[in-house]
Order: sequence, then structure tokens, then C-alpha cells
Amino acid sequence: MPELPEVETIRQTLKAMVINKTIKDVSVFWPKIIKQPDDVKEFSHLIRGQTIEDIGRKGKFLLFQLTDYVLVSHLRMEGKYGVFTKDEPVLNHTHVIFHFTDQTELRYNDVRKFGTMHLFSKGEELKEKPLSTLAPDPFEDTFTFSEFYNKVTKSERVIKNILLDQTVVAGLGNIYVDETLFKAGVHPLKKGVDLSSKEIKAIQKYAKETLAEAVAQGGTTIRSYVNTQGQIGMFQQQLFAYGQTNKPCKHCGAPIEKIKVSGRGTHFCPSCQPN
DNA sequence: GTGGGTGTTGAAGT
DNA sequence: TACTTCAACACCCA
Repeated sequence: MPELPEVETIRQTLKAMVINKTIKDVSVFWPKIIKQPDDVKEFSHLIRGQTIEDIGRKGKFLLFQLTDYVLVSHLRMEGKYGVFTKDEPVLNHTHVIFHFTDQTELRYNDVRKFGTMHLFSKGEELKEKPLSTLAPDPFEDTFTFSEFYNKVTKSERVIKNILLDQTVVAGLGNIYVDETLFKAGVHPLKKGVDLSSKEIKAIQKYAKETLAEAVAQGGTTIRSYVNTQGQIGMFQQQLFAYGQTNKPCKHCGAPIEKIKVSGRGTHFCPSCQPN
């Protein structure tokens, strides 16, 4: 489901609801979600008694800063968090429940069960996968043009795939890659090695701009995304390419085309994004 | 029913 | 290295 703007919206809404709450116990109904430590009993044991001091984000990952540990959570396609009182009925597809000492609970719901959770001792989370290989997102100072340029131009891969690669730039997914390439006027099948400095500059600029606008709109809701308070995003009204198949391009009127790139639906304007 | 598609990402095979 | 396929899983739609 979510890309950077959706995860950031979740981070903000969730933080307000669980900050300073202490975890009394954890229930895990689908153990495969817990990737670290291997043993779910160990996971529960370590997390008991921990207080949520802050919630951060790196790329599409949420980082729950606990008293002694950091819980790294990825929502993949359909993961959602919600805060409930303990007597509210548990929804279908709820796989992890963090029971707080104040009778409320944080529930993780994930229809497709693709989401992951890793628990690390504080300070270890950046040294190990999945965060150790993650590139900076476009908002971080460490996301520099020269490094981005080098990674793009030394690749024979098509730009669509390069931008989906979280070790090149973090936070972009299928929607925002299509939007970024549209605004930059770059065809999704162009190879990284063939891109000009000007094109890469435009991609960098519009990636940041598009993500910032989407964060301001509370993310994009295509079918199932809602934030922690159950609210949908609004950015879908401002999409130029994604999901606009056969609709007239908002810049030139030519019909938006949809093709498949490495198995991912890819939308672009054949006139504004020539190959 | 049946197959294809879905906002993600790793692993396995070539 | 990198590309393709598949796998994880459930649901929606034509």
C-alpha cells in the first residue's frame, strides 16, 4: 500500500495517539510478520514494559523508539495501524496487538500479511538489514545530487526500476515514480546510463516536490489506504499519470498510456515523455 | 468459476 | 550485475 507520504501521514497521526504509552503485553497471531528476533516469544519478552517514546520514519519504514529498543515496521502493501480500546471487536486480518497499560491497544492489521517487524537494541537498527542498505530519502541532507547522478548513470537498468530501488533513493513506490517521471518529462523505459544531467536534476527536484505535496495532502488513497484515524488521503486528485490510463494528459491532451515494466503497471504520457 | 491485477520487497534461477 | 520469475497472501473485478 503505502509509499513515503502515506507512511509519513501514518507516523504523524499514530504518534499523537500512542506517545508515552507503555506496552504491558503483545499478542502475535501471525508469527511470520516478526522477522527479528527469530523467536516470537523472545520478541514479546523484550517488548514487555517498554514505553513508546517517539515514532520516526526512514523511507517507507516506521521506527518506534522504545525505552531500550527500536521497532522497525514496514507496511508493505496493505499494513495498517489502529488504536482501540480493549473491548472493541478485533477486525479481521489483525495480526499483532500491543496491549498498553491504560486499557487501550495498538493493533496491526494487514490483509495480505506481507508486512514486517524487526526489533533491535537502540543504536543497532541502522547497522543491520533492512535499514543498513536503505538509501536516504529525497528530504535528507545526505541525498546529494552527485551520489544520485552516479548511481543512475552507471546503471543499464531502466529509470523506472532504478527509482523503485530503495538502495538508490528511499520512499518512492509505483505511484510516485510514475508521477515524478511525468513531471520530469522522462520516459520510464529510458536507461539510467542514457540520462542527461539535466534530466536527473529534474527527477531529483520533482521527486522531492511530489512527495512533499502528497504529504501535505495526507497521502494518496487508491483503494484501501487510510491513516491511523481512518481518514483517506487527498493526493489522488492531483495525479497526472498513475491510474490515468486513456485519460487526456493534463499538459497536452494526449491519452495516458499504460505499459508493464518488470511486472509493474507503468503510466506515462507518450507526448510529454518521449523515448 | 478463472485469470489478471493490486500502493512491496526479497529470494532463486539464468 | 541485473533481469525475470516467483513467492509471500487476500481480495476485487472483468
